[in-house]
Amino acid sequence: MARLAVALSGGVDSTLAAWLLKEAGHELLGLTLDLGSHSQPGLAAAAKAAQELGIAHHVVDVHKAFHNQIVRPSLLAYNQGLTPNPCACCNASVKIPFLLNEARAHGCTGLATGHYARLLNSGSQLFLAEALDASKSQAYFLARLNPHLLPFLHFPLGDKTKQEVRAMALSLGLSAAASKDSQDCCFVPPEGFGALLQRYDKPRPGAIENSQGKVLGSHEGLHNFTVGQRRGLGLSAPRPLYVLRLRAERATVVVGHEEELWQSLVYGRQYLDYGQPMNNEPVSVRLRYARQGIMCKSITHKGGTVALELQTPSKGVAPGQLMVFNQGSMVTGSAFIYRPDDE
RNA sequence: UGGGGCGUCGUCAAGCGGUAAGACCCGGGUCUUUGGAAUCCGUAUUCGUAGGUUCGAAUCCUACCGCCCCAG
Repeated sequence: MARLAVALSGGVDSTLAAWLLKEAGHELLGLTLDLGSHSQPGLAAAAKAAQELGIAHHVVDVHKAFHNQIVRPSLLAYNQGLTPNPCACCNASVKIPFLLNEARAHGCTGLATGHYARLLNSGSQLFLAEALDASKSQAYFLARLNPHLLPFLHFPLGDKTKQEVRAMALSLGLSAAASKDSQDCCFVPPEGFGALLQRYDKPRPGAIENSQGKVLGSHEGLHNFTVGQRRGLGLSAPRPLYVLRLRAERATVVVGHEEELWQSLVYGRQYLDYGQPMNNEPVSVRLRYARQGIMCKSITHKGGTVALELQTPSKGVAPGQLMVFNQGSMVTGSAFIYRPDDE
């Protein structure tokens, strides 16, 4: 059996993925990323998991790349009124590439991770695809991967449910079985990222206005808001107010009622094309993680941008977030949401 | 001190004689490998105080207390 690298975070998913591969007879090398400041507990958990599995383990220090390519740009994006997608960017430009490089340097033929996603063939082409358990699928966060990397990846959990994984880990007595699901952005400290932001830029306070331009109040920093947000505005009104959009130039937060949040026209840029599968499924788009795809009425490509008309309006579409296109379970492309009139 | 206005949940606030809306904040739950995001539930037996009118008052009347504005 081929020598394979497996990404070990110390959590239940990656540990069980490794176990499954080992059971299948692979010779494994566990790899863990050191992302910098809050990663010590994870490193220890990963080392323990490797020890329990009886596999070799290396730590790869990528804190510089992580910081320069993910942390800093994300914080700056927040300050520009965008809502970045650090996890998707991290998978594509830090996690997977660095792990795969390290894997190759150790003579491994590929890299396995504990993501809930699949790789499916259509015609002669390999596609990234949603996990069998669509509700837990993480293909969304992998949809910025360079398609040339797909043939070297393995997702052993793609046909498992989270429940199965946890139950197996528990019955095997793996200590990772008790680990909590990770959640929230991994680099945000408990105090919030306001403090982190101070290191690169200043918070940008400004006015809170309604869509007619009437000033209703003020806020402490644009980075505290995202489109669709309700809490944190501190304004009392006859009906709840939501953030409709963030105007970067003057750091203005525009608010309005829930019904003003729905939209059918959505624009994306930096389109990444994954190709055309053989199935004839209609194209749907996910405008955020943990939401079902929405059918597209029309899709217009122009340069690297894409203009969509949705069949059913969507609420709280936030510029900066990733849009991921599907045909059936196959991922066919992705782009970053933007508003043409913001330019 | 005269004249006017106002006192309803921690905050903003509806109510205008028929038995306390709503929002914010806060607390708790759900969701979540992006969004200090979303979502759900909870939160004043009581309306500045004391009397009075009424079957019934936060709503009307009287007094007192407090705050604000205009005069001076």
